[in-house]
Amino acid sequence: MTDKIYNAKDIESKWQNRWEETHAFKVDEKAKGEKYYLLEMLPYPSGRIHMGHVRNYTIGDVAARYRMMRGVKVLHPMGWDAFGMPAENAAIQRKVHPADWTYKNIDYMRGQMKRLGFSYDWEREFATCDSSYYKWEQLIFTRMFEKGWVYKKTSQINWCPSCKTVLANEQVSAGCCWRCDSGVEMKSMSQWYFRITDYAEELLIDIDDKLQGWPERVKTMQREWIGKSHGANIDFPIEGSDQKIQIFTTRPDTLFGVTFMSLAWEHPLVKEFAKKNGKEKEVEAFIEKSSKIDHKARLEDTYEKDGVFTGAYCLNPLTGDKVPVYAANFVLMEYGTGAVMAVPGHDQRDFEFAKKYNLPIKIVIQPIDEALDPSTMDGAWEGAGTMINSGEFDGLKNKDGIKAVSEHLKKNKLGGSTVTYRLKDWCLSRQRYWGTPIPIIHCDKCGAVPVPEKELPVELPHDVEFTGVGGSPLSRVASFVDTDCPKCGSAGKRETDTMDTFVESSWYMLRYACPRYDKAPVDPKMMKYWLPIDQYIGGIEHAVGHLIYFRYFTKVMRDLGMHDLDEPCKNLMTQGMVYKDGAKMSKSKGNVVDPDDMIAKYGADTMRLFSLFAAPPEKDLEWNDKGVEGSHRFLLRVWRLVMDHLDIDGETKESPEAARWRNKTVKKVTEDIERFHFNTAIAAVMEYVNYLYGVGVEKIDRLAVETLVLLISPLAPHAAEELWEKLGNGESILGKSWPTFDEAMIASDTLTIVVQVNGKVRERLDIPADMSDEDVKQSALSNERVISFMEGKEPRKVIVIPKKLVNIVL
RNA sequence: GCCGGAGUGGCGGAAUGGCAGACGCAGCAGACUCAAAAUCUGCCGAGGUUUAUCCCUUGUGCCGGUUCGAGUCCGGCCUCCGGCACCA
Repeated sequence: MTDKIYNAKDIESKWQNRWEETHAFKVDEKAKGEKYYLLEMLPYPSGRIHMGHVRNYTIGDVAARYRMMRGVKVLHPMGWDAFGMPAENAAIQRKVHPADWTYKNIDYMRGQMKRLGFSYDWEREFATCDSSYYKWEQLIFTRMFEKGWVYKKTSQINWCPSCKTVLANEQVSAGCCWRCDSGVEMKSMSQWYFRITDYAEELLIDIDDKLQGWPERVKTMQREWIGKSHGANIDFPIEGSDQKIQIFTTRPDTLFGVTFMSLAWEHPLVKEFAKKNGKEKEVEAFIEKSSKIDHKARLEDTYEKDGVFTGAYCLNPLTGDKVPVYAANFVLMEYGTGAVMAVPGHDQRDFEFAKKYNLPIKIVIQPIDEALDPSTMDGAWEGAGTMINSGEFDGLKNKDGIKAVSEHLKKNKLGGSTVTYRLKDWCLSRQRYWGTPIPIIHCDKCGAVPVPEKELPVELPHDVEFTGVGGSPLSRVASFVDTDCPKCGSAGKRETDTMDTFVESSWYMLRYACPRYDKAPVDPKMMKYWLPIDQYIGGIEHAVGHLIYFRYFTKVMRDLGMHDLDEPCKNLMTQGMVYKDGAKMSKSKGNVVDPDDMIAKYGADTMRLFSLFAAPPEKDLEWNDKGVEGSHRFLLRVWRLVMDHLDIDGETKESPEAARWRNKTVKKVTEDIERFHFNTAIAAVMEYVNYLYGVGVEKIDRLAVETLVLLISPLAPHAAEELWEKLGNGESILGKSWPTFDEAMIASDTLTIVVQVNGKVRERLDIPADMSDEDVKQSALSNERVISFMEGKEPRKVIVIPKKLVNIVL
């Protein structure tokens, strides 16, 4: 009987077709039941699905199918994060148009996903490179522009020489480009920025208030990335001028210990001072040298710390002391005010700098049990202590001094408490073709003018030459560039940079609530219905990039009046990476396992089972070909067991033991799926199968077999559907409800109690479940083996844990 | 340097403070077979003692502590992984 053989290929395509024909995963807001929005991070359509995708999407699929079986309305969409560099590189190298390359990849990968049996509502699919999608992104941009939430400025920026485009801070990892790993250079360029720093405080506060369902690890990373620090701004008057230098410090208590001032080389006052004081030559040389320190060298600390005297002096606002102003290469223009008051007695960097340039060291914080002497110190004292040499503040604990000095400054209009964030504005422009065009027209008279809504989308022109050199490809397309100013009608030029692709993924989760809505980016009604995301699943690598951006965009769109949601996602799960032979799968290492090969060899269900069983979702997974075979073997075991029982009638002849096993297994699998412990859920089903084989073929009833099939259906949906049908059930298993369990039936008549003597297990007693604790204690104490281990001693204490254990302490 | 997370058999991994190693992989032995594969059964941390399938000791990175009882809680280290890092 060929029918008895498990033929994954035929079964899987049969059910995939069936699901498609019946629109099995189409979700209808009008149907009954509670809603659940399950989203996995979109893939980039690189050409083929890889094992990381398989794992990510299988985890999501189990969660989705399980809830569907519980009668929950699950919104489970899929689409494509489709703009990006690889498409453009393909165009440069192989003369394929990025659009053709991308849509072809999408078609192939959609097919792969269907062959994996994922329960997506394909009717909601979109690609972010569809102009019907990015049109709305352009609208959001213009609205932000009108509010002043996006702006253009010239500054030092990360530049990837290989990708030939600028990068956001979040796209630089260890000084290298996130995409191609080239060393990132610093360049001064005029770029577009989102004013994300305006939201720094809300992004920070909401981590604690609204992200209870997020992993602590991700939340910590976001807090650090935002990097709030409390301190004070202090104005230092410049000698012989009305100007002031404003500095930021977290240690206003050390203000009396300032002996010099350090400015970043880019600080506007540096050149001014040099000119005024005839120091241009030295300062220019210093700027030239400092500007060459790239991101990587800064991180690795491979450059020498140095500085140059600018010739200027400023005055300590409290003491009136005259202090020299230096430019120093370790001061960052992007943090605080780009200027630092130097306190060598109490800051290690300033200490080293002072030693190198022979600057005075002044002690203003005295530790409790040690007298500091500037002439013998070999490092700064950065710890706590009592303020000295600080005028009216002498004697204060320095912790109190921070507040006291700040208040004093404020009262005298010399500065005051402030907070600073490490988070910087998001540089969004890219000098590439394959991205959303920035909808701005530059006009000589009107400046930067947003494209009016009725003219959106600004579509990417198709006929473009891809050379890989010479700036934005769009800048060479005259028919795109030349246009009229929407405001005054005179000749204008279109912006030719495109948006960072992280912009598309910053709001797609909202669009899925209403993917075809044509009046605005989102339909507030549908948004209110589906959002926030109940469960989001993706890689940990997006902890500070995408996962901050999509929170930011949600808040921006809220403040533009498009909806009223504060946070896009309630629960986040970050899955581990897939490894093989101890290394991340990659073509260059030659350790890639292709999902297509696995489907051809074992079928999708086997691959799904293995990727769920081999490790808990949040941990890294080591691919193991033998393990895959083990998962396949398990599926065959289930298949055979069910096939041997197709004809059993519905009469229940379930023994108490069989009932216990069934209820226990349902309970365990249900609870484990709820908490994403799929590996132990599968282990529980395996145990159940082992039990059923153990009791013998003739003793198994229909209830057991059907329960088994239902339990595996979120995990191995194709095999489950086929077995369900073969068992004579007409409708799809999808319409069938998840099995329930009865706690009372899990309880057994007898229990095994562990008896310990001095904490060591010495005996196991089988007792009736309803035996009293006192009786349990007595039967333990009268047990022969137990007595022999008591060595004739009287127990000092006997601990009885009901239904579990007796510990006799001698 | 700072902040997280982890460390359990040959391997992946299980264990609300209560029998450490579920389940699987690999391995070993056996059954079936002419044989092999598949399948099924048993064993499978280390050491010792018996070799009856009994039993004992020891064992969850290291050192202490709390507890009748610690893989689990607390303190101090070590190692690995991740994040941040001249942030004033």
